[in-house]
Amino acid sequence: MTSEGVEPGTVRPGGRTARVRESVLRAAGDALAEHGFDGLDLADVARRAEVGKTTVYRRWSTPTGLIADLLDDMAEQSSPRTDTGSLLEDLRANAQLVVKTLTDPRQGPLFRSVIAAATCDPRTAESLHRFYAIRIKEWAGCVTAALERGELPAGTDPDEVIRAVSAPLYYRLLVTGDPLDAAAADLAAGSAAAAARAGEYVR
Amino acid sequence: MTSEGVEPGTVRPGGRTARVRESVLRAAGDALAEHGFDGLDLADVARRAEVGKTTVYRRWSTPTGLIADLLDDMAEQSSPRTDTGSLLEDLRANAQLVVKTLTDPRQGPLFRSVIAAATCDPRTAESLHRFYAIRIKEWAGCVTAALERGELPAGTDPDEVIRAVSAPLYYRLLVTGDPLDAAAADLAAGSAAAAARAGEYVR
DNA sequence: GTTTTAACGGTTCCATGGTTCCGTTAAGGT
DNA sequence: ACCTTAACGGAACCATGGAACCGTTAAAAC
Repeated sequence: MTSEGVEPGTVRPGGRTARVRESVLRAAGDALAEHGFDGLDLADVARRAEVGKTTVYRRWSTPTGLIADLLDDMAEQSSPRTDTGSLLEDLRANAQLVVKTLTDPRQGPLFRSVIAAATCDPRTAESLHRFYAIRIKEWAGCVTAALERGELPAGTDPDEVIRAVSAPLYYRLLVTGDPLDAAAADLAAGSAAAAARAGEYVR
Repeated sequence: MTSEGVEPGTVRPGGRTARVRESVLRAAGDALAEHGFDGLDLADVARRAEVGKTTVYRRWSTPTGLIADLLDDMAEQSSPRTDTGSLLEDLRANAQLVVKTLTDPRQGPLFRSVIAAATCDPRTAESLHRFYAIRIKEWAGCVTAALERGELPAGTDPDEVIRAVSAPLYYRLLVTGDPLDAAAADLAAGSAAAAARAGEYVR
């Protein structure tokens, strides 16, 4: 007799199961990018992934559950950061990367969708927070480097500086609708650097 | 013969029609605060508003359509800003108001929901942008006052300073999940003021 | 007050998203 | 190579969200 409470896909995660997960998550990303969060239909995802819709419902049950898993998957693919030797240049590179991502015809709608999903479900929110915690940590390195070069007041919180770069860009994306262009990126990087130099992120 | 393309509620907007709109919008706000964007059920809204569900479907048709109208309604109720005579104090008051709103047990979930809805529908996004454009304009006054007092470099964009206060707070709410407390408010106000003094928002 | 008809609202109806059933396939262990 | 059973997938089924229908109420115009 098998214990009851095991999630499907946990006992035999290899081979077919892994292939199914991969193609379903890719299909989910495509569907989100095309139709947005509220247009996400699990049957449609199953069709795109060439997988039985029963499978999708069984393993992920809800749209937000699927998106949470998608986020966990996205969190594993890390993207490397730049290291120019100047804080402002590094922050600009970061800001430009964020802008490029958020204005990308696939990634932009996708990110909007996963954020929308996270506002609707705690488990998805958790996954989103983990995802960004990782991304932020990856870029915090350029702030610690600047600290070591003496460009910033001692005690400055590296994560907070990186977050300060992203914040105005996501604010534009989600709240005000102001354009996400090169000027916005430079403004975000510049003001984060200025506040950091002023010692606002100490402690 | 009446022309066909007129929206219901536009020809006889008084009396009953207005009462219906009012109670439906209030009910929609309640429902959003309780069940979130994806849990919004128009039939449930109709029940709460003590209105026929046919009416809700006819006048608003979709959840996002209803939310767009709710936002247009919210945009009309303006809240007054403070004027302490110091930029930093005014920005702090603004940041604290935002934090208070976003952590409020009703308003917080409501704002999350309308923002989620705006990511799903262009018309709703437009209403959201209008709403925030108004709110930002209301508070920009304290920056122009600071400019006149010579606290900031000439040419500083007042709206941009106000947006810089809100951005990190909404970023926490929607993206990172970091706490929205008094410390977050002071940090947001402080770094916006620092960047503004450094001339980052000139032009 | 009377008339016209916009707007409301109860009921019925239907399409569609999601569940259940059960047979098939293949992962993991020996 | 073989066995057990986790996981998949097609088909039939069902509940539920949203549309259509039509009689009722009351806003606006006179």
